[in-house]
Amino acid sequence: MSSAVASLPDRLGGAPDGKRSLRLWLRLLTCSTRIEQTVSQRLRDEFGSTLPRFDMLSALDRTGEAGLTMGEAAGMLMVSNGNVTGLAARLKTDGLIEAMAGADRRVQRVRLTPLGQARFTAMARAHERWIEALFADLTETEADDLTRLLERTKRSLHATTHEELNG
Amino acid sequence: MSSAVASLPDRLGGAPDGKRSLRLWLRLLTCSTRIEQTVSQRLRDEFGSTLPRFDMLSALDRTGEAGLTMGEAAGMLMVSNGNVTGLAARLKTDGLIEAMAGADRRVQRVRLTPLGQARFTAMARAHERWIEALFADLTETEADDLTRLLERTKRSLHATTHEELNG
DNA sequence: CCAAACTGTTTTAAGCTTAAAATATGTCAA
DNA sequence: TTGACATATTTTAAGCTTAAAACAGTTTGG
Repeated sequence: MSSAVASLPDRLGGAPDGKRSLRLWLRLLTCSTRIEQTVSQRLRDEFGSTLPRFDMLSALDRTGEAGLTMGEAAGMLMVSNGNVTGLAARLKTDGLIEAMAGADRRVQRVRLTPLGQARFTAMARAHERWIEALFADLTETEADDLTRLLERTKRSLHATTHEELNG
Repeated sequence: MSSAVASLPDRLGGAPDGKRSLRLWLRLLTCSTRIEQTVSQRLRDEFGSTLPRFDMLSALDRTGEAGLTMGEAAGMLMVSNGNVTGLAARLKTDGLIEAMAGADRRVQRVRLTPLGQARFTAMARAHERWIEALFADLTETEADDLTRLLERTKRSLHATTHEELNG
């Protein structure tokens, strides 16, 4: 194991050091991975779907009739444009989303079909229950504290993270 | 894996537990995804490697001469056995890990080569710096609180999550 | 002994993901 | 007008990931 504690800008008096941060990151990752695996498996078993598909439907559910362009969808899902192309193709094949014609012929805009809306609503209901159950052991105070600290973390990341996806 | 980036209402004063949990989960996921993307990109740019490869080398670094079986590695990395098979094959091709002979011929045990050890040490040093920088805006107290709450969360997940990977 | 059950791993088929290159369309200035 | 640049998306090649089936080696009860 490496034991280097780098010489970083130490402006903040009690900022976490390397080992502490590593430990924090590992915990964060473990929780995230566990939840994703659980949700993924249940979407598969109970709905024959996947997390990326669910995410795409979820994004489209929020924008309703107006739908989303490929680029907008990629931004919301935090994935590459190419990724969304494939995802949309599969959802179209399944009849869950449909293309919309528009003026700019470069732009590919899609929205939920009635079937897609129905399927998503059913999945979203179950999804909310699963997530609630996973966090059930936390008290309300703990959950709120955690949410607040993660918001702080998000802002910390933002300082060092403004890179783009796509090339 | 990935998951939705939802836009829930900002004020959740008397919101039901489901919405609160959903919001918590989305924050957790956003942080996790951001960090993964940042680290992944840097491993790629600066070392021509990937996160799964780094994770595998890291697991092997911890066990030293003794190495790991495919199954042990899969458990540590929280991925399927089949996944580790492919990962190990690529790392072998790169000369970073090597097979070890053993009594039970079903078991495939691997360990770092000197080259693999050297490469991992270099990556680990950089990795630790990156992670430290990403969390740099948190105070020591905040980082400790967050770590503790994530540990509590992990235990909460454990109550509802004892499913197996692999079939 | 030896067949059945068990254990560890690999293979397979499908989907997800990305970066980079390619394609298609739109805009704008000379 | 038109050619250069800009924008939106798709394609491509490679790698990651999983579940399920297949394979290989070990153990065990008769």
